[in-house]
Amino acid sequence: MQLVRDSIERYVKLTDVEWAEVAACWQRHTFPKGSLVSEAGRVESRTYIVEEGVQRIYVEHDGNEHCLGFAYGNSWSGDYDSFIGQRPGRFQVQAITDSVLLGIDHADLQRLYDRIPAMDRWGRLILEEVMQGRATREIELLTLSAEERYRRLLKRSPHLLQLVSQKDIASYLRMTPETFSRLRARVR
Amino acid sequence: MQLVRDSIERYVKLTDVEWAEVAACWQRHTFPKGSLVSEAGRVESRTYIVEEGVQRIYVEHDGNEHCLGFAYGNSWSGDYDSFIGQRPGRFQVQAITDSVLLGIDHADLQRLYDRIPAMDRWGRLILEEVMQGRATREIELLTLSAEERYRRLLKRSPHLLQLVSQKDIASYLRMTPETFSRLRARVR
DNA sequence: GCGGGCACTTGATATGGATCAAGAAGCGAT
DNA sequence: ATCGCTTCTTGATCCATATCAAGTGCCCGC
Repeated sequence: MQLVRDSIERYVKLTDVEWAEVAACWQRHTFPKGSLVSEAGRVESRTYIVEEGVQRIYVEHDGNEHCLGFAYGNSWSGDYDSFIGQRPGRFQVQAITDSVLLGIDHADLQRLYDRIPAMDRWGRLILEEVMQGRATREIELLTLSAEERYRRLLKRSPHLLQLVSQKDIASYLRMTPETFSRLRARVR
Repeated sequence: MQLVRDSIERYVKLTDVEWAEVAACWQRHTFPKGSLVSEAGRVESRTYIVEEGVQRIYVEHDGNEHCLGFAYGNSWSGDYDSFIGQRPGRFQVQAITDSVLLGIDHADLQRLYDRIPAMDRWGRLILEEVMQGRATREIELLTLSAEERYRRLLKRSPHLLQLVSQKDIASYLRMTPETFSRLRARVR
């Protein structure tokens, strides 16, 4: 659970007693490649931190899948939207590789929020950071052409190309696999 | 400042003493129609709750404006992205009508967070709610055609058509004013 | 109350990226 | 190793929406 401790202590300080209480709430879960971490229509009972593996988050609509993002390397995973509101999820989260996630139950997290004020602050700061990432992505989708979005990804996250299939990246960049393939051939 | 009190007490309870401290941090600001609440490139020192008026938030890129949303009636206003990170803003926020906003300074808010634990919780809950709205919008932009986005707006927020120009709504719905105009003629 | 400039409409044309199609290459399961 | 899937590529064609263009009306400032 060292990962969880690091993630929390980046933002707030906990006493050892508090930390023990927090640690007791987290559990390790494994998801084989291809399995669903979160399923549309189901209320997500947990939120996760990625210990190992890669997952993708996407929406299904008319038989098409639209990829919203990927989770890996200490980032958050799971359908946070469903988790927060405790209502049936609209997203799916799928393990792209065998994955090990550290998860906490919604009820347990609420209890921690109630018992340890610093956890509220942690939650706030995490969300502030997430919001900033969203803003950046929103701006890019809004203002950039397909080719510019591809170039931007190449520059900012070239490692993604190693982790995920091109079709998923294409979807994440809001284009078809064909367009993505042509860009790869054409750009650089 | 009743608006502020309501907004906070929807989420957490404060003692009268705490409330007095919070209230002292908020100030009323007026923005004449057309003026900028937040300006790209500037660090936003305040965040606002709308007491009166309508504002639009948008990005400029290559001389084009892309509208991300509107603020009115007790909702949040100002460049929250710049405010949170205290870095130069990428958005602009403009008063569409004469506006009265209740604002709090970044330093003051941090002080409240430090002195009143309930405020951290309030911040967290606010952000959780904002995130859910964003998720909904993201899904709609992802999965719906221009016509479907228009129909969805008609159903969910018909009042917007009274508050804002068609060209801003068109931009918000990710289409040109021409496309929007044609949809209006064609749909229903 | 006049004039200039937006906002909106409507039509013609252009285009970025999607869709359809077919083949090649990689890979997991048996 | 072989079969069957899925991914990736490449080409041809299509289409939703943008762009360009011109005209109308109306609102706001002087």
